[in-house]
Amino acid sequence: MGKLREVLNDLHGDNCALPLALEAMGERWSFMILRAAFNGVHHFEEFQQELNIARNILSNRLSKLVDHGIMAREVMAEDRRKVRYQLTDKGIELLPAMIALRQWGEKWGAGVPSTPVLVDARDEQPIGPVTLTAHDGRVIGYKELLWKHRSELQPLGQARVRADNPATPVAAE
Amino acid sequence: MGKLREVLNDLHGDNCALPLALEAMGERWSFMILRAAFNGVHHFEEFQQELNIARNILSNRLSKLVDHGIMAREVMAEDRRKVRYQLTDKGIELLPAMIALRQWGEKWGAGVPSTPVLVDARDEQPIGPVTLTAHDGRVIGYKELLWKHRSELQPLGQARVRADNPATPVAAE
DNA sequence: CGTTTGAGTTGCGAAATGCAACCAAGGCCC
DNA sequence: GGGCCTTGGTTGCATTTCGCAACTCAAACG
Repeated sequence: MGKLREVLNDLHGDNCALPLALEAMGERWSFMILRAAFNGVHHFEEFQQELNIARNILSNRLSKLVDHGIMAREVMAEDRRKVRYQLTDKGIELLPAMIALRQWGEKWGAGVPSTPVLVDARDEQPIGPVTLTAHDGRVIGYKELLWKHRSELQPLGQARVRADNPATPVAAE
Repeated sequence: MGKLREVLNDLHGDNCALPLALEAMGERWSFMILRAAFNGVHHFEEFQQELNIARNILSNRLSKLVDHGIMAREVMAEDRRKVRYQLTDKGIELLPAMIALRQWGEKWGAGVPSTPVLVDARDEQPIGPVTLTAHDGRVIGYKELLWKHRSELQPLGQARVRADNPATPVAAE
């Protein structure tokens, strides 16, 4: 009983980075813009025509992405009308999240085959599914996972097996 | 909202399941509700109080999540006032996307240590970062990746065999 | 010069969101 | 069976965001 309460308190308190991520990427067109950026789109008019998004919304979204450090805005030297929007490292690191979403949509949507596809440059084979992994890289399924409060974490190397099964909300089924 | 769906069709001949995923999860509170659900929240009032979301919006979001097959709605037998919202398999498979987002927020946000943390049930060690992997499970960085159209994919001299984890359903990508 | 192009802004109606109050069926208690 | 609480909503209305079309404005082009 106390366990669930704790978790709920943590939920209410702001110790989750998810709202932070959603503040940057939770708006309607943010992920679509990001996807276009990953596909080599760099300019306002390109985004606009590719996504068919309202110009004022695009303007606003791009500004916010820049504000959040996800894209960099640079007025081009050789033609100062042009502005180049470029993914930053921070933006590039959203790729796993985006691909995870896309793969989920692909699996559960109406069999839409997404294009283009991300491939390993080495052998040009498509990448595998985005999964959760243990600290050693083993793929872990949902049923092998528990939610733990930070204070309950064990130092590495001490594999502790509990006899009592703590009421972890997520372990159900 | 039909707007994003339209984009599916006229994306310069490109298709992508991302809009499909965003149609289900792209709205304001969807990921927060999902997170609460993963943390053991099952009832309307629990969601409402923990997320501090307007009741009509919560009602609408839960309905949509149910419509999209992400959550199941069940009137409880022992107390028929109560309704239990439960993640479906489809909903559970959003976990990698959600964790990827959260880890990104954790890394790039103001050092927020998220709690609770997902741990491997075996050794109670926190899970690793969500990454992109080659078809054989090797972790791949962004610079080792290429975007390829489906038509350009190597017919594949060496047969691509998924000898790795059969526990995780293979999403085509 | 005038024209075109790139990257936006402005104005306005439509839709989504948030807030507070209200509602109604089911259970609880005597 | 009649009050009264609980649970899971709905309704009405104000505020915010979205989408569309038209407009601006500086920089290049010719």
